[in-house]
Amino acid sequence: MWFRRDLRLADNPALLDACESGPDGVLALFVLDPALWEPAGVSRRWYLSRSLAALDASLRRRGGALAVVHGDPVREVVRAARAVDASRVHVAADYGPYGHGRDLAVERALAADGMELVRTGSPYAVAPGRVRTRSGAPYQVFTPFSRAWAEHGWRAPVDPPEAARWLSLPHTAAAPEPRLPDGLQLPEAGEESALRRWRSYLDADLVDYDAERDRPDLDSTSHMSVHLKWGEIHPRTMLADLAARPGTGPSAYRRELAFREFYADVLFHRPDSARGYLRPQLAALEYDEPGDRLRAWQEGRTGFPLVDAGMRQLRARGWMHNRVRMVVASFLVKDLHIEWQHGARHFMRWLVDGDLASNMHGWQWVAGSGTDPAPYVRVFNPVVQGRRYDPDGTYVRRWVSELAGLEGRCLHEPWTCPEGVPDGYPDPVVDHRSERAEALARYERVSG
DNA sequence: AGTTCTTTGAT
DNA sequence: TCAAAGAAC
Repeated sequence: MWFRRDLRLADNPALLDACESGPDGVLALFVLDPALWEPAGVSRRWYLSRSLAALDASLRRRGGALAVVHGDPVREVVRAARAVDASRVHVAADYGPYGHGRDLAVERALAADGMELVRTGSPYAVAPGRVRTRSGAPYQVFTPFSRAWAEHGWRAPVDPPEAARWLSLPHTAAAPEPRLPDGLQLPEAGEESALRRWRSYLDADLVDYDAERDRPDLDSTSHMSVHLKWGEIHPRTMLADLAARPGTGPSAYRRELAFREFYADVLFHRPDSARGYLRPQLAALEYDEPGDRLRAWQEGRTGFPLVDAGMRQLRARGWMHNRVRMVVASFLVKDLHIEWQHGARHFMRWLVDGDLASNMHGWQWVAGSGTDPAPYVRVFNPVVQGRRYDPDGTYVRRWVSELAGLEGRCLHEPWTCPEGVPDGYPDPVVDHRSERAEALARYERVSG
């Protein structure tokens, strides 16, 4: 008996090979590993259960089966393998980009039982760890990595065959669907939803991606992060579609996919960077204890409209526009002087697209501990960012109801409004100018 | 994937 | 007087 580990269905050559070549059949196993599942919020658990239900339906239409196993992946995969009288089993597991250790452990355990694990798939277009410098070292910097990644290339997506012969196996129910908090709305799950959204994005907004990607008010980004995260679409599919379209929109979009690959690669080589500092010298930075200010940030009560709008969008949709993620992250670290891990944990609790590599390295980038050589310290000004990227205030008014009636220049700094801060909206928790100076002084102390 | 201060040159 | 460009942080 042999196994393959792969997360994808849509354009998964491993699954297709199996469909086309055997009477032996295939069982897709989705392994929920509690050790890698934390910190997982209700958004992601809800979405995953929906996504698995859709995958199950899709497999059943083709005569296949999905089993979801919980617990220790090594023990559970071996147990499921012994229970199934099939010569081939596909194992789809959310190990994430740094899960190669898990694969090796599963591989060893299967080998002890006379079974072979064949790793064929990756949730990334180029598997983490594959792109190396001439000397075989991992890339440290994004730009050279992205060049090498593009040169390495990716194999083309494959259409699923119409008639696949699958072994019919008993179905194991997916994880129970958690109850969502009131008001939390999440996107539709499943491969079909992912493809539908991607195709409509290609036709509508991709051409303007380069010009509009930083505008949360226009909401013209693709919202594909969640589908990529849960394996409902493969970047190979997206890259092939992008390659067929010239222009700045597609190439800017490809650059963002490259960032996703790069961060997965960094995490693969430095699994410790999921929790700790990528640049150890930054660990000496002086932080304040999280307390009321952390709670104000989490609940969107900082008094800075763009920050509050983003944090409320996160709680209402399990998603936040990327530009706003950078602004709220900078605010937590540079204005409130709270260590980045507190923010990263809150994001992972609420983001439906929460991906360990992208999230942690995004936060490290903001904290100055990332791969970016950052010759200067970046401090976002939430008022300037608001005026620049939400010029009419549409985004803020949509998510901050207290400011819904406010027009004009003071919207992004309501404490300067002639009538004062509107009723029910908080005064700013800090003075940005002085906290910026404080942050720079603290950074000076660790870099000097 | 930043902000702010200064200089410059056109109005 | 002020926008654009450049340097410094």
